[in-house]
Amino acid sequence: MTARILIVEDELAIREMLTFVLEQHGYTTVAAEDYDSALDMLTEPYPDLVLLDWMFPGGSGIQLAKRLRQDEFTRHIPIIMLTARGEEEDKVRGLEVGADDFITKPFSPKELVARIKAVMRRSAPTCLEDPIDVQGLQLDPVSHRVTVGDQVLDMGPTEFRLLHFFMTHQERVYSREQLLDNVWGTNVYVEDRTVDVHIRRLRKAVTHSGHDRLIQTVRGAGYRFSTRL
Amino acid sequence: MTARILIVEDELAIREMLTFVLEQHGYTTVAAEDYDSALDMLTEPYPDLVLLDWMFPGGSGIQLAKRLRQDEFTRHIPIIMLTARGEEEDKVRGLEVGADDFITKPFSPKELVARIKAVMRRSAPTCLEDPIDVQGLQLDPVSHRVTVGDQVLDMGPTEFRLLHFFMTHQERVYSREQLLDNVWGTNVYVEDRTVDVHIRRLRKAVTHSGHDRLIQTVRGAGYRFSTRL
DNA sequence: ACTTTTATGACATTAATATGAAACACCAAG
DNA sequence: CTTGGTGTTTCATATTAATGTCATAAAAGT
Repeated sequence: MTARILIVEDELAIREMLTFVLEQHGYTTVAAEDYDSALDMLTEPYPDLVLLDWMFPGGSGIQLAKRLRQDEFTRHIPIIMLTARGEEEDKVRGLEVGADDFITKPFSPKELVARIKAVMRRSAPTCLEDPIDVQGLQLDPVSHRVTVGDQVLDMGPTEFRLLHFFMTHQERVYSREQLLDNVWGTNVYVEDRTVDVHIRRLRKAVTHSGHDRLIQTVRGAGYRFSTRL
Repeated sequence: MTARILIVEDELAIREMLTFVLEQHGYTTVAAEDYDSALDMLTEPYPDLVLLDWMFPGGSGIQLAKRLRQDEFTRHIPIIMLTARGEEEDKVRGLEVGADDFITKPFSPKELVARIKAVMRRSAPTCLEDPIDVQGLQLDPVSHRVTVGDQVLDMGPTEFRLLHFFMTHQERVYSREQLLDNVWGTNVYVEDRTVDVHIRRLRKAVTHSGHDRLIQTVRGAGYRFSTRL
């Protein structure tokens, strides 16, 4: 089980060093030297981890990190940021964006490998990316699609995440706040009532096949995804 | 359920503003302007959350945060740090000490309240309750449902709470007033007789399966939930 | 039979949710 | 830098459900 690591780093010397060290330790690597080529490499097969230089041509590391976190595909890929000494304030922003760890240059190969192992261990229970089927309503996290039979249902990213959460947490009431925490993520300041709107849009998207009955309102408590009733 | 919030802030203007905003939103507040008086206020009743200015006379915020984390009684109290813009590197240290969140001045009341809510929600213990079964009548607090076999019983929120209370307090008579206190909550101004109506509605909801016999009238005293008689 | 207490249906009031549309934020293309 | 499109959040309003109270019926106790 060789893990794939994407290296995003503009300086050739460091890039080669990283590649060498990592392959020496049995990892498979791909390298990009700028924002665009990094994006090109963020397709299948997806890397298991991204080593991201803070500053590089064609965009900052934070931009790429953001992008990774926005896409359902890449949301769970752990990110390790490479920062120069003294860029402490960047760490904060990095944390906010969702970086999993930081390595301050210069660093030793030993440290590098240790951190990579640690991060991958931490995110080990990487969500099972198996398709879910509930009464003909199928959600495939990998292809990022919701289908009923051969009909593809159209919905926004938030509705997709909401449905995904519901399908993996059935038969349980969630308050609007809990849904915000679980689907939107913590550190997000959104009105409770916004959930209603997304529930409505999700219902709309699955109404045609009659699956809207799975999304149930529990008055005074929140919402529930259930096959009963 | 008014949460107590301890405000530690040396500037009078900000302290008053915080107090005003928070009380406006239904929180109870206590305020301290320095390290020592903050410590004085960290006794029973303990605050549910501490809003902590980074820099204030008689000690730094980090010192107080550390102290809070050391004491068994205050260890779990969430802390939100107030930092001035540009003190980014402090955030890193703050995180290490165990602050739960940061708010950068200046901030809007909305953001303040949103963050407080988020932090308290996060630190709230998710007391998951087990389903209760009494003679085939099943109440599941998690899915917020009452079922008999595969039949789902429909009832309003108040009837649900009432049944939940009864099922967890069997074989004992409760007066209407006691029921109001326990199910409606204290300091609620409602007629005694209203209980009758909800008892009626609850009975109606569980009559089909014959479980209405569990809800017994005790003339002159109140009601009782019992499997006997 | 009379008094007290509870049961029940109806209804006005209040609260919660659903919904459409506007405002807003973001990103990518021009 | 502007523009257009996409997706998100908020707001205003409609709709629906729940609640508390009352009047009256029924039942229990004396």
